[in-house]
Amino acid sequence: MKSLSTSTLPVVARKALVKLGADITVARKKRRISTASMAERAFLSRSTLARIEKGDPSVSMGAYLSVLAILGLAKHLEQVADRTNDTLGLDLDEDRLPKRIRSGSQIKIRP
Amino acid sequence: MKSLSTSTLPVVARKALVKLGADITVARKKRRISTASMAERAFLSRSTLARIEKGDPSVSMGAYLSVLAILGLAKHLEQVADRTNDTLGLDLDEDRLPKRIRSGSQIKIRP
DNA sequence: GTTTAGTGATTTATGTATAATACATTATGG
DNA sequence: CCATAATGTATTATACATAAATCACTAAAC
Repeated sequence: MKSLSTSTLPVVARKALVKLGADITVARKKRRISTASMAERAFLSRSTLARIEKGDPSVSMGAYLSVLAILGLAKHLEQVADRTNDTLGLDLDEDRLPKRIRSGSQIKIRP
Repeated sequence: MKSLSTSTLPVVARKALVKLGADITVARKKRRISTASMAERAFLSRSTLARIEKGDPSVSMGAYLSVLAILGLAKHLEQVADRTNDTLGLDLDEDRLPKRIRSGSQIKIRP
């Protein structure tokens, strides 16, 4: 999604993704893997890998993840929206959340 | 990338992504945002949001990130490949890494 | 200095992700 | 219990991501 990514993606999000790409580049170099080798091992073209390391939002999550997996960093993705990282959710019990969200409804936790 | 994601993506990576999708669902419900509302605010279709919450690797990184941004979790992506999370890089100085990686070369850090 | 090869950029054809729509199901509030 | 609305799933047309190939540049090895 180019139109979405380029214009409507919040600045914080864009920055985070650019940093992720840069970090991937550093991690790859530390392991002494060339772009060609990395692309081959991740089943990607060199062009797509280049976009990833630039932080291009239009690249598929699977492509990013494939690279992260080779670097041994795939597991870190689990932390992103984890309960431990979601401060808002600390007090709420996720098992009792409603299965559907009604638009005009007040906060109703399942009894 | 369907062919890549479906078959060649490592199991750890697939699991991490499925968990991310599930965590996104929980985080959305905790904030009492319906799928329709979330899709609209993230400039996505409801179908794409559904794929995201399932952990579909073929969805663009921008789409995932757009949802995470609304949840206020976009910044957490910066940690994924950060130096602090990349154990292999603790000893190496990233500033002195070579600009290009030669295939048959030995470890040569820029002096 | 010379040679070699890794990287960045660009272009193009094609496979596919995406949005839109419709329909079935069922949780939820009254 | 009933009516309503939220969610899940499937389908299709189209916009776009992707792979492949080429070229220019220059870092790295000798």
